[in-house]
Amino acid sequence: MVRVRFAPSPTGYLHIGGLRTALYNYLYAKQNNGKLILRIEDTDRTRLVGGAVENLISTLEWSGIEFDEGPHKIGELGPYTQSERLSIYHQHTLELIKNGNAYPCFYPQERLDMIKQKHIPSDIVAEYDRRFRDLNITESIDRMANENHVVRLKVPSKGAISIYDDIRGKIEFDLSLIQDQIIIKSDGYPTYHLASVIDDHLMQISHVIRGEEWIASLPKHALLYQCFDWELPNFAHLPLLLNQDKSKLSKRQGDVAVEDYINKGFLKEALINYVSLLGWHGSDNKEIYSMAELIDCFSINRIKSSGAIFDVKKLLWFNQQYIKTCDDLSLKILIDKLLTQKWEISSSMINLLKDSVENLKDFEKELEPFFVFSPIKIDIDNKLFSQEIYSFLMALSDCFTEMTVMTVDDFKLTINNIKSEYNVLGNIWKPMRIAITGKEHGPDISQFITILGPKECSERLKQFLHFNGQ
RNA sequence: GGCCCGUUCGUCUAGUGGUUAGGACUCAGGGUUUUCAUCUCUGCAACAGGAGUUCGAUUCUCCUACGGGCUACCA
Repeated sequence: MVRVRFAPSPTGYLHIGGLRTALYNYLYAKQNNGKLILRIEDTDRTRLVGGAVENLISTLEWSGIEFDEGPHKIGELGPYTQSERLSIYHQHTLELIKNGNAYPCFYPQERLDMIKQKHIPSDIVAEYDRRFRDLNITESIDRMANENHVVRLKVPSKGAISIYDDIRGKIEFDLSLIQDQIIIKSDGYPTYHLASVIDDHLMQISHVIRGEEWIASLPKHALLYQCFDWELPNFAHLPLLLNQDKSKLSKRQGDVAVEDYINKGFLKEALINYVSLLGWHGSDNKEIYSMAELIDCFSINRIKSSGAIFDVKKLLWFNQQYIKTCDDLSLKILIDKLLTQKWEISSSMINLLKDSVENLKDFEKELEPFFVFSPIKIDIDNKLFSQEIYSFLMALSDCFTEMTVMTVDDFKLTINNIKSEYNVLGNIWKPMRIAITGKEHGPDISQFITILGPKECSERLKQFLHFNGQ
């Protein structure tokens, strides 16, 4: 049974790298008829952000990644929030202490402050840390009841540990280089290492798929599994998502929160598709993948081991592709949510515009000419606007007043009639566009006029002609 | 500094002991279109370096360089 988890800490928002991690876990679970678990890692009490969990869940829901178990779902191996599992960690820690695999470390706060302030080299600090390592176990446990302490893992001072990673193969670590890691902090909360190992085991996680930044902690985790005499899960450490300068993708250098991209008007399909290809690729040249296709094609052994720069330009291209193929009504619903103006937009407007935008936000300015009009002042010497063009526009305005509805064919017939009647030779398209939309560029003008309707067009033409002294 | 991970066009990537090293984005230039865009065509552009193994290495091994991650009572 495949059981995987996504285990974010609730520090405010869903990171784009987190989205990819969640996605890969989801794909793997779905593909293998397994389960995806959401676990909240909130053991750092100093970094709690209000509403972060709700925000995380709603963003994940937006993306289409569904969980089988989690704080918002029913599950048998919960609770799925680490702060609600304290007794479990304490119980296991006590076991570790009794077995001699961990020990409490009692030093006064002043000593800690001193170490911090004086920048004592870390190897000296480590030396000092071991003072309590071989204290009598019963005595240690007794003192824990009354004294401030942390609990440290007793890391063997020699030997090596070798762990297999599904993406990178065998990785070896020299144990003598690893400090006696703190597993319970002085506030009684576990550190990540302890909590994640216990939870992964108790929640029966079969594959740990997480970011590469955890590789350095792998030996500590593996050691914990050994101490508990638990079987190791499979590990797959995903390559990092990078800034333009190849450093770990961070807030400093652009948007990293999924909600930023939602607000900018990206479709979930585009974000998911783009992010899926950052570190993974099928064996062919296919690039457009639906979620269903991803579930079908995804495989851990095709994940790359090198980092990937997050390139917004390519994401925009994906977004464009998905907008173009999205149906008008669905787009309308999405656009309505993002619109800052109270415009009554129609499906036909969206249909007309959807080839010319890169994100949903762009619709707002493309839509503007439908709702906002101010006539443009034309220079006397503008060659586009000859007297015969003005006459043409006047005649067009008159025709429009007599019409109530109009198709594109009606419109074309109308202008052809006027053209021949007035013997207009010049280019009518550009002047018409400028007169009616007030813009130089825009979507197909025939369709624009048809959607706007003859009445409004006539009104705008009159305003334009009047404004230019005709 | 130490440990660990990595290195194919600017970017995302495919790929193989013998290929004209493929695709996509970007960029440049054509074409289509009543404008912009879409669409389409063409072009630019890569195996980090050095040894070794081999008849032959981008591909296998080692070294170097470079990049990154970790080195917290953060995750």
